[in-house]
Amino acid sequence: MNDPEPRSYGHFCKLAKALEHVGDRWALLVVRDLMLGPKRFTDLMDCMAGVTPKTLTRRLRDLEADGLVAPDREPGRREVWYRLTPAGRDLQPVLDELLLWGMRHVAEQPRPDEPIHPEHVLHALQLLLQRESVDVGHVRWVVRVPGTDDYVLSSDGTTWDLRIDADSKAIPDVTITATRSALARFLTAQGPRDRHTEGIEIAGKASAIRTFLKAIEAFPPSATGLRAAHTTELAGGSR
Amino acid sequence: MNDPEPRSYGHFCKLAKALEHVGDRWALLVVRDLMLGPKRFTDLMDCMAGVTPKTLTRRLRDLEADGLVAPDREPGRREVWYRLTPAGRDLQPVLDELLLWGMRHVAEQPRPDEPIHPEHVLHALQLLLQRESVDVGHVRWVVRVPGTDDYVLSSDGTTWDLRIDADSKAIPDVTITATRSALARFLTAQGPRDRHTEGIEIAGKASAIRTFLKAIEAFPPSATGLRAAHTTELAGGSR
DNA sequence: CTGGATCCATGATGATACTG
DNA sequence: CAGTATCATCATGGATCCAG
Repeated sequence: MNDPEPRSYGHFCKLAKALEHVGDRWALLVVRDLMLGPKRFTDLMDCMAGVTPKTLTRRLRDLEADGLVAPDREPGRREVWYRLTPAGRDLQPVLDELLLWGMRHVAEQPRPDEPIHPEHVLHALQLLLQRESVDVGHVRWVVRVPGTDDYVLSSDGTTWDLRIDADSKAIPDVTITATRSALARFLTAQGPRDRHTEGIEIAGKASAIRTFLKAIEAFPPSATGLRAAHTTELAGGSR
Repeated sequence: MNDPEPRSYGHFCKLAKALEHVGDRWALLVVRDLMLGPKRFTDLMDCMAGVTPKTLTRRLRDLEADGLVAPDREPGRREVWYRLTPAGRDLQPVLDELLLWGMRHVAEQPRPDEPIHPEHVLHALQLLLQRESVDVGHVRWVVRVPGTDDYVLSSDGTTWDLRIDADSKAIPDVTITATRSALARFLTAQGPRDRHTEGIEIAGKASAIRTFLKAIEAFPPSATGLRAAHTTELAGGSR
């Protein structure tokens, strides 16, 4: 007669409890898109193409109630900036493992009409460089895509870091300027890249550009490359 | 007109693609419960308390179509044994991170009527011992709960392993016999444990039992205790 | 008994339009 | 900019039934 938690699994299992918080549709994508920093409602609507405002509102309220997301509302300002709480930011390892799994096992080619967001592509690249321990010393690459923020992907030789380019004062080793689709084509191309791909402009010292091109050869991973001995039984089937 | 992938997110992002495969309700719980080995439909119905046969069937078919689960149907045998494919087994890191996140951040106390399955509790224990690098040398503990399989939790000093006890020939250092609820109470109790808890019987050499009790002191983790391990992954999220 | 299928109710999500 | 309102659709839950 009591139905206190209709959406709960009711399992004595912290994994099930975790899924009660982040298992709803769109929930982890909200966390993904807030991982690089706070965003407004409409920023999220843009990143998460296809979500309806009703669903996004519902997700944000749920995540807020669960303590993963917090809104910053300042009086006298229309915008609401949503940011991750520490608990939300702590989902990073989960997102990383899911993304790595997707890179390993999702064979489906992207559809031509899929909206491309540089931060998604760049996060995949950053994570792979980190996981593969690609070491090219201390580098700083800036990616500039018209219509979005600039991004800086950098490494100190040990850790790879991706962030929105706030302090443009630091001089990058390489600056990549590209349209969204050109960036996606360039980074996800198989095999060696043509330095002069259409829609891409790469600026910097010749040696730094060579380092950049060499480093990103690891991306995207071949299905067998990221973790050996995976006889892929994946039927890329649509249903 | 055409709506080829109605449940797809349509994002150019492998993380979103991954969620299209494992983001449906119950999907990751199916994977969780197949992680220790193949199970029949009714075994899964038992482990995943609360799922309806219709939903479980749907999940199994979807996971099968996506190449994560495969059914073993042998002619002349009634049972269907569902097992993970390599791609499904490769979700282990995702499940682990989700479980760790749940142990860190889900404060809700279990409800008294939640069905308890030893393998869920023991998986949490095994994962924590592994993550915390608890080293008590070469040990082999058997957990015996009436009404379920026996489980063996063992370590070679480096790696912790949990499996269903198939080869009962190997002699355990410690044998824990308990009811489901007593096991859950005992393992998830805060602070030092009483060796003579009601419903629990611990057998073995006194030294081995002391080792066991000492090792499991790390469980369950305090919210702050587990955090330090993987904060190497880009701690700064603010811009 | 296992491994489902069927019917129905309901809640979650999607599409579209509109508002403070 | 940040949502609401309304309506339609789909996925899930509850209960029951059925075939090998």
